[in-house]
Amino acid sequence: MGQMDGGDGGGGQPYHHYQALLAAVQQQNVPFPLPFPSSPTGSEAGPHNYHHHQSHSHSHSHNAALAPSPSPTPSRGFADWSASTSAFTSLASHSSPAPSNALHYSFSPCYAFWTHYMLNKNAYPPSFPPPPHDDQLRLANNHPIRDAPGPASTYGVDSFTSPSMAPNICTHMPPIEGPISVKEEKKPEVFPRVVKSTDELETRNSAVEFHCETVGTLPESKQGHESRATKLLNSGEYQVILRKELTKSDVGNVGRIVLPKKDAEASLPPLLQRDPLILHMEDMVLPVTWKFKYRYWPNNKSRMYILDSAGEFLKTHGLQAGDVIIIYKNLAPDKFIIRGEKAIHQQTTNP
DNA sequence: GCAATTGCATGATTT
DNA sequence: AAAATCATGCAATTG
Repeated sequence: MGQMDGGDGGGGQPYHHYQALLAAVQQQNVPFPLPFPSSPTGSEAGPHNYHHHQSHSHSHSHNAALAPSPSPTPSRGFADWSASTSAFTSLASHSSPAPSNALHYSFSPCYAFWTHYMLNKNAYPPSFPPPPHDDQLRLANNHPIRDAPGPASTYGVDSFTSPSMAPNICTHMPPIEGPISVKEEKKPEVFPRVVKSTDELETRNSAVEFHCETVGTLPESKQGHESRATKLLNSGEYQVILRKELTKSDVGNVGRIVLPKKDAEASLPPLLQRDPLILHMEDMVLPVTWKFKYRYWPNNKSRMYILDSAGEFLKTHGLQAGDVIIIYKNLAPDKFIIRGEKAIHQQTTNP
């Protein structure tokens, strides 16, 4: 089984596609709709798709990344869990020459803001009313956001709070809306991890390169797709469930990340057996859904939780020791979004 | 047999 | 101080 780090992956063109897109996204000023809970719904996205069954159905996958897949088909005896919409909320909603209330700002601080928001749900910026579901969600999750022991302010938070990115910018963000078409397609897929759609990628890539095409210029399915992702993000139902500062061994060439036990057990699907679960996690920045193998090792009297097959993700985002991954979860449909965040280095003259 | 993966043990660190 | 957690190296396994 190919591993992401092999880098070739048969078809052979993995990274530079993502990285080009990533670079484009980071360089362009992309309007990024914040996930504020403008619509309280967004939980009808299908049944609790929490599969522990092990089937052997198995066909070739393509475009699996971007197709919503509430019932992914496990293969190779691994349970498959949860699914996908592009987190690349895009480019879509406000694209035409920015009206006065549609601000364009750099992508990065904006999602840093989201992190800030998610990590500090109890501390809304003055301009923001609390999301309606907040308490309920926190209770439901039984996982207080702020109990994270680590230096939660080291990364995303500070990255937002210090610069001039003011919260009020976001108050001007128009509510995201649009046709929502939830497609419950079965997506055949083969095990290993990363699903990606070259077509989609190119489309998105073009969108970026051409200064954010409007959603109307995209194929219909993509409109629906983006709208759905947008809706999910806007629903405010995504919570930070896990945050990990990457270590040297996490970013080594094996492509596996040790997850904090507490968070893994609290928020990721339970691993009842040794069999890995396949977790689909949308990339927050790229139009990609990653497939990770989530599993554990027995360790003394305990367990170590591992997110495997993460090499390509790490590589694509250029993550190194000290950088951070953050996993978000949407409570209702059990969807995840993952994001890698570079550590913020003080501006020093070259190392 | 080699390289890539996976499984495990151990020591360091944290709680 | 003891227990728990985790980073990491290496052995075992697999392709």
